[in-house]
Amino acid sequence: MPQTAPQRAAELRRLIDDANHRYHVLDEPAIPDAEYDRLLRELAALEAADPSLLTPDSPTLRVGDAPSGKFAAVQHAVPMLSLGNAFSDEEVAEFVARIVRETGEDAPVFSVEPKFDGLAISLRYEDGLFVRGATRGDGATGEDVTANLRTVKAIPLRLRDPDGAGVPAVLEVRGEVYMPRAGFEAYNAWALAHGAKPMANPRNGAAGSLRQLDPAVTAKRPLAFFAYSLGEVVGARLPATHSEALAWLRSLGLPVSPLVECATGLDGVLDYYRRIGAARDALPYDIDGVVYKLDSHELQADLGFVSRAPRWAIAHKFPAQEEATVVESIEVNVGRTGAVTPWVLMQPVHVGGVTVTRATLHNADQVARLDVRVGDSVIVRRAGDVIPEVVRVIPERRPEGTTPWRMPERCPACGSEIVREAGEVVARCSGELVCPAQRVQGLFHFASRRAMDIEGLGERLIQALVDFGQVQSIADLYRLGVDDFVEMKRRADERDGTTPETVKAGKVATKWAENLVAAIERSREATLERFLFALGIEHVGESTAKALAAWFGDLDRIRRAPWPLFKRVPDIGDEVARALGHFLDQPGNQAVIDALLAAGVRITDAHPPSPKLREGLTLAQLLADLGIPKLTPLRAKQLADAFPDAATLLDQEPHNFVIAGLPDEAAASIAGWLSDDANARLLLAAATMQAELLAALPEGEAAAGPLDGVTVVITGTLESMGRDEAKAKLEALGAKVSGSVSKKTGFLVAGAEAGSKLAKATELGIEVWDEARLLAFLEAQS
DNA sequence: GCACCTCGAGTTCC
DNA sequence: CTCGAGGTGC
Repeated sequence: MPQTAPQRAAELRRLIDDANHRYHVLDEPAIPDAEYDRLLRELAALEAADPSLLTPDSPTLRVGDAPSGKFAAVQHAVPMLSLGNAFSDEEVAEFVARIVRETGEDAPVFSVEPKFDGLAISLRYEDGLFVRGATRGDGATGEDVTANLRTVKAIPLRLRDPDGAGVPAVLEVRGEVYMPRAGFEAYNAWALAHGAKPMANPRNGAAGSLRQLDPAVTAKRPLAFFAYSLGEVVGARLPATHSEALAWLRSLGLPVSPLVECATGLDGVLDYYRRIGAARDALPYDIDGVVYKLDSHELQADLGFVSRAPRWAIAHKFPAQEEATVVESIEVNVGRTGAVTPWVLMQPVHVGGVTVTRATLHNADQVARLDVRVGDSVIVRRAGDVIPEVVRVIPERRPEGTTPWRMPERCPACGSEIVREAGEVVARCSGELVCPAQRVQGLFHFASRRAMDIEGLGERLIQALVDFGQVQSIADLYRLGVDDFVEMKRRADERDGTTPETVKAGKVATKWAENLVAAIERSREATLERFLFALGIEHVGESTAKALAAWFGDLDRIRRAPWPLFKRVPDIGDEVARALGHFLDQPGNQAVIDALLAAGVRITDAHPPSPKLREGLTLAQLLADLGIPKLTPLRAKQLADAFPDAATLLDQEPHNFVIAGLPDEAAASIAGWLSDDANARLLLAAATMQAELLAALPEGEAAAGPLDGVTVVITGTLESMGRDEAKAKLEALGAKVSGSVSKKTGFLVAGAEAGSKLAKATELGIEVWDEARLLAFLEAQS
């Protein structure tokens, strides 16, 4: 009896679905690809002829819906977790020991699985039907990529019900979408042949494919999926263990990695780590480690969470991938401070997912330690999985006739002598003001986001401005107009032989230059700390600039302050104070500041000096800060008690210092020091400035902030605000926000994807706040 | 004088 | 992220 169209459509769906399941879940393909395609086309034809036959779980939908425009936000019913990381056996041992300690289980059982290098997603099934899929996002909110996920054949559009017991009313499945290596390579071969952009690595390929606005594009990408955990479940009894949950998922038709096992205790998980590590290269997909999850759900619940990471699971990462390549040349860069940094140019090599061609060698000592020479084969890895680094050379592959590398004697940019101070590690170009490389870097720093934040003023344009003599100092930037920038870019393009598209089309684009001029205009309004940081004074980074601004409050006072006064600011000592003084002593630098002010740069947040300065504004403190030999703080105090002010002190005969209680040699030392005119002037100038600061101090005490004296560290990604914003808010309450966790850290604010800092805080027993706690705290303070 | 924190500076790739 | 070195407390 011939089938009706609805019957045939149902049968086709079953056949196609079955083929998918066998291929992706059971890993035993049953029908040839051509046969599969034929079934799919037949079903599509039936559905086209009679749209009522089209069901929401039809495999024909996998070809992709119409482009959606953008992705909607999806709240995860149960947050998607991140995992703590372990990079060594010792860290794993600590993890296991903690679990043994806290659960009382001598030999805890773990469910162990590879850590797939793809994109974490969540799939939602309602009454067995795939209704929504979302990216992980920040863990709480992801992006709706349902249409794209529908095209992934490994993802069932309808759950199976193997024993007829029914499927859960709601099932959220978490897992990883990844791109198999074979598919990745095939795609790149195709891309190369068709002029499309090849993918950097399978992981980026998977991520990029899922973020396609047009699902039809995603449908053509070779994506696959493994499920590894549960989210929200309604209408089913949860298995007691994670391994049983995975078996259940597999029975519902979801692909679960065949490499999942159970392992007992530390020995068990480490054995698994080594076996998977050995098999890693032979796997058809990339993995970057293995994951250990305490198997018992009951024990998991006992252990709970730290921030967003469960305390019952950990990712044991493989060591950073290392690769060999050949050194083509060793070059040097000249930085803003004149520091000459050697780096290697290498033949391109794939390491940890990206192509690497250069790596820094830091300094001459490092080059000597490694003994890197041009022509050497070297091992490269990505430190912390990001920054390329030369690990060592392969001595047996060294060609004949190489010689050790030597620091050039002259600066490649200006020809000045390169000098290395005794005891210093860095070599510096002595060209200072004449060196174009230092000038370019100084300008680049001035314009950088954390300084004056001039968007669009990139290194290449700055290089052209300097090379063609348009800009000598940072103040010159404020004289340039749209035409100047357009002309500079034209000449730079001409010189470098790069012709932009717009010129080929016969037009000259000026919009970017207008934006740039507007950005420069905006930068005329600056806070004192940004301005000080932007000047690029040696040893004055963001943090020091902020402290200086907070304590002195006013640019004019800082410009005129003799250097010993800078030591009143916490964390500024002799070296930094003298560097500041040296900078301000240069007439050229003062002229640049004058020129900036004349160009309309305005400090928007001038304020009186900090009341916290008050107790330091004494003659005793000043004498102690001057660095007079043999004058200890105690002796400085004796002098200050004996003489009312600096002028009186200068009038004294040496024996009066002895009368004041100083030992002979200290008295002689200070008398000798004061007899130098320059020293006497410094003392008087500093005393005068102290008086000026005292007079400018506001009445009363500094307002006490709730976080005064508390050091806070922020890590991970916050969803409600940027890190900078959180930092500013905490600082407004008196906290000191620092970058590294130590014993002194008051508490750590941990956002999503917190890494080593969270681990360190846990190790040190430092209080950890999640974002909700931070928000609640900020709310309570406002 | 030493140990321990921090900060500054330079850096890679997409 | 890493290294070097400045600042500070013991």
